[in-house]
Parts: sequence; structure tokens; C-alpha cells
Amino acid sequence: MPQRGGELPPSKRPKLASAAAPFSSGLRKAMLLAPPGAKRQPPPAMGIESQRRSLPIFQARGALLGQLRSLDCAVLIGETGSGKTTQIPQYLYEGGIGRQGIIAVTQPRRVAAISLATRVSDEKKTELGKLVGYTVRFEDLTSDETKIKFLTDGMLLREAIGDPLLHKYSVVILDEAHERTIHTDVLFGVVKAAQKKRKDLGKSPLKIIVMSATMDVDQFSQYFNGAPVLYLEGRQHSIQIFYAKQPQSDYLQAALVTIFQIHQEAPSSQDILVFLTGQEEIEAMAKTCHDIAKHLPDSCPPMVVMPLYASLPYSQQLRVFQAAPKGYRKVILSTNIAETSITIAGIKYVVDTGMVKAKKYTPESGLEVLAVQRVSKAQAWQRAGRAGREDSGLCYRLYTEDEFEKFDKMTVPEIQRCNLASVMLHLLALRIPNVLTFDFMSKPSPEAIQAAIEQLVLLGAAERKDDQLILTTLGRKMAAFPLEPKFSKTILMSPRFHCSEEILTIVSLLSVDSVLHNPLSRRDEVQAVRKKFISSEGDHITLFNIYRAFKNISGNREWCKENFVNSRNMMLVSDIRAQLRDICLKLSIPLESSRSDTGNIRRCLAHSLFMYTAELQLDGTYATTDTHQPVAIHPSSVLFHCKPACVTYNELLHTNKCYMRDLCVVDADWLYDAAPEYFRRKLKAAKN
DNA sequence: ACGGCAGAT
Repeated sequence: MPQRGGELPPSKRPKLASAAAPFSSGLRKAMLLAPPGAKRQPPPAMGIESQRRSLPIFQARGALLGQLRSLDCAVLIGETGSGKTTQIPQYLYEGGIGRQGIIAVTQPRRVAAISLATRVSDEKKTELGKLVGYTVRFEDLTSDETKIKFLTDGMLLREAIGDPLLHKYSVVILDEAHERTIHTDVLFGVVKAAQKKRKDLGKSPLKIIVMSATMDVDQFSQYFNGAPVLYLEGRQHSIQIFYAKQPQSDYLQAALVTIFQIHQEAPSSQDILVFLTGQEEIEAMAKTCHDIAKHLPDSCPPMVVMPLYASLPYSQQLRVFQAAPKGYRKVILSTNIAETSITIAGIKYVVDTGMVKAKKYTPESGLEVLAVQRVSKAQAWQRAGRAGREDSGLCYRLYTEDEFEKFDKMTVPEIQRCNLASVMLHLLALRIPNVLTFDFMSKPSPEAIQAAIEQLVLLGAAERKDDQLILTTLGRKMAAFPLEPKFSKTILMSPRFHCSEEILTIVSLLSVDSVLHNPLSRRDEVQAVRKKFISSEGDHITLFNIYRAFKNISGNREWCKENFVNSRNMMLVSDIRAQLRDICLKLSIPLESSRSDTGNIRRCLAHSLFMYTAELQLDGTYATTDTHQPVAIHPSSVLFHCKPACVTYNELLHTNKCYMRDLCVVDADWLYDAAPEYFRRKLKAAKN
């Protein structure tokens, strides 16, 4: 264990001088699970079959099969490295369980679904896409022979819209259930209902296996009618936990001090992973680390600092997997992407700030807010676990043990933190008898459900009839698109304005993060280059101009670089557009171009997005048309310096003000034409 | 005069 208390010479530590080292003395310790005699991963030279046999789970194969054969539902708890995800589907198949159908294994992430399918097809010595395959968006590598199918949870949900009883599947394995993604949470209810209905109708049974890494298994078991919980041994190594001695007022400063304390004391071959909250914070911290590292005494090893966040180009993300040059220490500054999505070998130290940036939703205002907040205990344990992948590790928590005790036990599931319009539309499309009483494992608030339904009724996707909520013909079509309801509505409106080709492009552009790249340091350049695309009609038309220019040079990456366009996202836009176009063709939606008539495009947007509009007030500010909430034009909009009388916006971003993002200039008359009843009602409400 | 974690159909 490294010595504590050794500090930089005072002259060399200007940025650290005032900081109290969080770990100077009085360390508190705790231990994570440490299975006795845990073994290292077998060397890769070992044959594939002996590798399978050397996994801890292999010892339990017979017992597991015996149990799973007789159970309708089971909850399987296994630490990482137990081999449950690759082995259980094979055991079932080899044991002749569920052979009448397909064994589905869902994953929250595309890359996981693809790499697991590849691994399992290798183990079965079959070609990928034959016995073992995968289905993710834009890619389907399955065939009539496929019996073990890995797919994203979102993909199985989409399949369920076409076949709510999931007839082709005999077993559904919901993996990584502890992550509680919005899709997994909806799937819980969908598979549970499908299982019951198949039983009631005397159809072939559906077996449900929930796989999770968490220790909090009671709610899974309870939800699935008291399903038995089976435990599997894992290969997690021991991790020592250190808590801060006293509360830290500045977690960034505390992180900095801790990084350099470890750096001075530990052998340079031991890497450090630091959990921070966002891109800007990470970039700033990386710069500070560089600056300090330059002034360290010669006795200190040199340092390579690597930022890691999702919007970082892949080439730079990949750097974190490379070993640092000999004698250098690798310090990775990461968002929660390293909590689940990216696993880095060789991490000895984890520094946990205890903070995370996460979405919150307030149904009253319909606002989603992204805020820095405390992690949950479960999340803190997940972070600590990143230090014990190959060997024992150490985790420094920049908060006290008392503070930790006050953290929430579990992270609030995503389904309780976001707008539910899409989810409710899906449930209606799944022919759920009463969406208001849908059997969620963790129920969203009644307010959130009501707000979502309100939105669907406004869009014309659903209707209230004798206390019942019914999906309209329009709603059924909307559910066919992998989009937010307001965007699918816009597409379905576009034939009326003869601009479906343009709307397809615009909707695709709006449904990715951002195709524009705005490096702070090159602001003037960005502005100069972007000038040629700017439309006085707003951001939608501007984005459309950029896409057209991109297509004219047939997706040239050099062009993207010159024009500060994110080529990764631009390619995604292109794929999404092709997919949406296919769906339009299947629904016999006429595809027309409005040519140079942008007025029609804006009319179409106004008619479908009339509830996302704002008007200029006499005092020069803006207020939303429906609730008269004060809002402002976001400075990133091309309309920032303009004062159009009436605009539609894509979303409200709540930071220090309430900003409208992605604006389009519209005519107020269009809005009243689009929804006279709606605005009459709003006007009345405003007068009272 | 602002600035956005992660993931997916």
C-alpha cells in the first residue's frame, strides 16, 4: 500500500498548496466481495472448449440446467467474469431447452450484442449469423437457422410491436437488468404479459431469465411472481476502499490532489481511472494535470493523461486501451462511460468524485434538466469495481463514509426520469389493454404518465373514448417510426405540404446529438465557415443546407473537417434517413420534394409542432404560446440576433435561463390554422 | 451572450 502524507515540494505545487489532502490520515476501509482463491483469466492459448470448461459457471452447469428446465422465470445473479452471458444460452441450447423457438439475449448496448454473438458463435464453431446471430439497428445478422440471438433491448421492444406475444422466442434472457434502461424496464412488463397470455391461450411457454450483477435482487424476484434467485460465483478481485476524512467542498480540487498523491507514491505501471461529470470538466482537468506534471520533481514518473467521454472521436477513445509508454503512468479522466460501456484493463486505482451528470424530468413544465448530482451507492460500487478487473485494486472516494451512507441505495431508473411520450405510444401500439395501469416494475409518477398522454392526444396519436385511451390510425403509423412522436407526426404531415423528402432530412438531423462541431478555441473560424449555410428562416433550414452540401460532395470526411461538421453523426443521419424513407415506402407515404420552396417546409413544421412555439412579446422577450412561460433564443441558434415574431423550437434547455434550441421562423396564423381548438382553449385559460 | 452524462429504435 502506498505511503500517505508524502507531498510535493511547496515551490512546485502552486495549484495544490491550499488544498487539504483528502486522504492524509485516518483512512476508513471496506472490502468488496473477494471470492477465496479467485483465479486469473486462462491464457488465450488455451483451447476454446477448455476455456469454456474453466469458467466458474461450468461447475454449476448441471444444477443450473436442472433448475432452469423447470422454471418459468428465474433471476440469475452473477459477478462480472462469471461467464453467464456467453454460457447460459449455450447450456440451454445444448440441454435441449427452448429448442422449439429462438433463445433471445437482450443487451442495453449495440457493441455488446455484436461482440457477444461473435464470441458465442466462435465457441460453437459456427459461422456468425447461422446458429448464433445478432440483430441491432441497421444490422441484422440472423437466418432461419438462428437459435441463439443477441439483440439490443430496444430492438426486441420494436419487434414486440409487430408481435406482442413474441411467438418466435421460447426463452428471453434480459441481461444487465440492473442497469434499468428505459427499454429493459418496458420489456420487463412486455415479456411478463406475453408469458401469461401465452399460457392462458395454451400456446408454447415463454421462459424468462433476468440476469443482473446487483445485490438488490428482491424487486426482480418479487416482480416476476417470486421467481427463484440463482447465484453464480464471479472473478472479482478484492478492492480496498478509502473514504475522505472530512467532506470536500471542491471535488475537482480533491480529485487533483488525490491523483498526484497516488502518482507520487505508486509504481508507474499502475493506472488511475478518475470519474468526473462531463466533457468540459474533463478537458479542463486534463490541462491542469499536464501543467502540474511538467513541474514535478525528477523522482516522479511522467504521466499520460487521457480524456474519455462519448462524444470524443473513436480514434481518441481507443487510446485508453493502449498501454502508456514504459515508465509513464496512465491517468484516464472519464465520464460514466467507463462505468459500464468501456472496460479498461490494468486499472489499479479508481478515484471517485461521487458526482454524475444525469437527466431529471419535471412533468409540470415538461422540462428535462441535465444536472450534476450525487451518485447512488450502487453506482459507487460499480465505479469501485473498475479497479479490480485483473487484480486487487484500490478506490479513493472523495466523500466521507457518513456522506456515502446518505447516498440513495439505487440509481432512480431512467423510466422515472424522462418524458414518457414514446413509451406510452409504444404501449398503445403493443395493444396493452390499459396503459394507465401497465405493470411497471418501478411505476413512473401519475403526473408523468398524464403529461405523456396529453402530448399524444395533442399530436392526434391517441383519443379518449369513454374513459379509455385508444390509439388512432395516425398513432399506429407514428409508432412505426423509431422517433420521438413529434417527429413521426411531422413526417406524416409532410405529404400535405409536398415536402416529405426535405422533412425526412430535417427530422433525421434533429434526432442525432448534433452534426455541428464548435471548438471554443476556433470560434471565429467556425463562424466564417458556417456563414455560407445560414438561412434567415432558422436552424432547420440551415441544417438542411449543410446536409445537402455534405451529400453533394458524397460524404467527404475532409469536407467535414474543413466545415466543422461531425462526420460520425453526419453518417448516422444518412443511415437514419434511409431507414425512415424505407418505413415511409412501407406505409405508402408519398415522397415528394418541395424543391426550393422552404415556405412549405416551415408550414409543415408549424402544423405538426404547434405546441412547441413561442412568440415575441412587446418588451422584446419571448414567451411560449401555450403556457406563456418566459423563454429565450439560445445563442447557438442562427436566429440569436434576430427577433422573429413567432418561432417553433425543437426543445427547451433549462440552464440559467430557459432556452429554445433549434428554431424555425413560422407565421402565427399557421399555428391557429393547425390547431384552432387548442389555441382557443389556451386563450380562454389565459384570460381566467 | 451559452455550453450537453450514458444509451437506443
